[in-house]
Amino acid sequence: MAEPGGRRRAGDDGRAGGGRRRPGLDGEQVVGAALRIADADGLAAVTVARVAADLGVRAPSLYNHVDGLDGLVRGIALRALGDLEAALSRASVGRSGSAAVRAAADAYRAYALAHPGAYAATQQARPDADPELQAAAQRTTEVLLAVLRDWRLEGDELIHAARAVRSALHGFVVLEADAGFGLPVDRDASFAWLVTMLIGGLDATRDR
Amino acid sequence: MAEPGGRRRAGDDGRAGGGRRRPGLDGEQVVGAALRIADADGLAAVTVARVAADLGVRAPSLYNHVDGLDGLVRGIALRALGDLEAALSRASVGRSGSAAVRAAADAYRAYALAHPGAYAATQQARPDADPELQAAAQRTTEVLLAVLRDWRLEGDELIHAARAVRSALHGFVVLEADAGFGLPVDRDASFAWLVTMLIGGLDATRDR
DNA sequence: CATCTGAACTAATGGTCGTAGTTTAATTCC
DNA sequence: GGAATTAAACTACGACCATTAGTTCAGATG
Repeated sequence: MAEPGGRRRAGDDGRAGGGRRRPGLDGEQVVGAALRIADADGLAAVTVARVAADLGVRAPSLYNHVDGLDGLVRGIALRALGDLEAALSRASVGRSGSAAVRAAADAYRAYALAHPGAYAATQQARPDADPELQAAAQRTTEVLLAVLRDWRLEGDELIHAARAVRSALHGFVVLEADAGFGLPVDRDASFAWLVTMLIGGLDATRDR
Repeated sequence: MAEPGGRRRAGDDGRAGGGRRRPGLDGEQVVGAALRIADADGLAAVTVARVAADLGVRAPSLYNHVDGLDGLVRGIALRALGDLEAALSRASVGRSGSAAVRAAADAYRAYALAHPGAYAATQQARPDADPELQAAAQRTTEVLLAVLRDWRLEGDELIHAARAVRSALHGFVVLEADAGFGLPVDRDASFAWLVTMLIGGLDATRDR
């Protein structure tokens, strides 16, 4: 088997009549396959070989669409940040004050639980010298800043508060994903408590 | 070069007069070398080959002392958790209330900043079916529980509070280590703000 | 139909972890 | 002191992995 030069059909389901010159793979599909693997089997299961196999293609072929393994996790992270931003926006629109914080926090955790591999990719991808990744992270952060509007914080204090909220949410979902909470105590209740504490802390800074 | 069977002296500096049967390596030294590499060049730089090279030994030799790469990061995590617990205890002893929380939080962050690779190992090591690792994590958690004593929380509420504090601290130091804070705002001040928020949140639950 | 672009291929390199089997040094026992 | 035992380090391999170089051919363009 494996005739030399044997051409495989690798993307002939739908969208074959577009303006593209060839019906094969593209970067979107490759990153999509990697994202599915990451969420199903963990980010560590995302290898060039595995993604290629899932797409019915040899490993080197992926380099035509994606910049190696780093490009793969970068692509996952980019998509994850976009989806997370959208989820946060959806949850917080039309709400204000503590209700907005609560809704955004729940959406944040829900995304991380539903897409553990994608969320992990946002940690692993290095934003140094990657403006696109930085911008995506910035957009996500700005949703959190907007959620804090009612506390009327200004300048650095707003940044401090946003960092605090993000740290708390990030820490919780990471510990939860890594099975870091040993005791058999309801995690939903712990998360609600965390959010209540954050809101209490924000209120405390207001009437200080 | 590299005569077959050439014996290397690999641990003849100091402590050669102990009761050990052989002056070669032992698990402590191997994990110690791995820990140094992790803190200096990142946890990803910890490979069996690299640790062996640093010890002046061939890679397979390490398997006499440590259970492969997983054993290496497990060993690092174990030592990190012990050191972290000690640092937290040292910082919080003799203090109470918000002063104790502040001191413990500062010690937590200081450890993570001083030992980024070791701290990362505590995330990567999987505690499933590893009672020793679970116990070490539990001991660290108990210091945090003790720090919260003055808030007189009971039962699940104490667990919720401890998880919240740990999540916040963990999230902050992870984001800080991954260069996750984009904007040029003083990180020390942000951390102090986070701790103030946590204390405010704890107080809010007391007079609720 | 001829040309050309580029997507996928084969082949090869160098890195990783881990195992099997061997050699030999150090210790212990007689 | 010499023999037996223990175990630490070795060489040699195998199975992956990512990545690069060079080749082939399918499909679109003129």
